[in-house]
Amino acid sequence: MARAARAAQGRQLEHPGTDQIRLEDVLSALSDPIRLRIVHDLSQGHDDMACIAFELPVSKSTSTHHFRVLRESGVIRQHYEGTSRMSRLRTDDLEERFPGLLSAVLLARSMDATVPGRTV
Amino acid sequence: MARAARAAQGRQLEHPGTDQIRLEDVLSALSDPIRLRIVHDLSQGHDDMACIAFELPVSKSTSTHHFRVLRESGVIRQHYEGTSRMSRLRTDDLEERFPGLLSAVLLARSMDATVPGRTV
DNA sequence: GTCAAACTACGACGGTGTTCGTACATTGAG
DNA sequence: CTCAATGTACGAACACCGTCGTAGTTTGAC
Repeated sequence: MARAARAAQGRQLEHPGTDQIRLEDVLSALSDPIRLRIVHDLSQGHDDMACIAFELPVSKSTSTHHFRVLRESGVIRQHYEGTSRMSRLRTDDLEERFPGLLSAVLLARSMDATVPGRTV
Repeated sequence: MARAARAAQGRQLEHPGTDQIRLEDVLSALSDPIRLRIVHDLSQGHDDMACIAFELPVSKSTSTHHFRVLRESGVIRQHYEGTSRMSRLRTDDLEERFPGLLSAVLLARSMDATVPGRTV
């Protein structure tokens, strides 16, 4: 990309406002095992991790896809830091929008013995 | 069907045991607006309703499909009563398996103004 | 037995989701 | 500048999901 265009766009990322987060999008985002694992890892003190640090069992393209689904559904917030894209849970926003939902899902995942591949 | 076979099968319906309910199946089942509406209606004192009583904006075949997804994921329990198939929420089973999850989802739906078609 | 009501099974269709490889963009280090 | 690291965009392949119509099953009423 040309230098002017680079400076102009500044690598912005689209996020829904807290009010725009839709329940069905959140539930759909969380119904995938890989995305559920990402959310779990983020909740376990691994906030602000680069995508590559998750060591997911999928290709880089697929990883990008899952992070985008989580971001566009309002579950995570992402920002650039050098060549890396850092991710963190939108814990407070979700608590305001859908009280108790995220914690219930995370508790549920910890109780579900059928979910493999814990990283913590 | 022959009379003998009818008596033999007795119109059984498959349900997962409480221990077999999987989080991802539940979240996936609840991420559809029509199924979310069914669950909401069932939670609003409309327990033990026949499928047709929901007046869903889809065909009967599609309705059957959605009720089966809810049943096979462990969200509802169904039993025959005459020609009707009665449905009820597995509230206690879900609370035991994934504490707080169902109530959080129902609360979230009531807070989500983007969800149309409330029947109550 | 006959008939209507409630529901299912099946196949089909279009849309969407997940996955990947390849090519490209951006950044920071040397 | 060059290069490696990180990640994206794009298209393709494949499977799955939601929807429907049609035909059939089961039940209860007559």
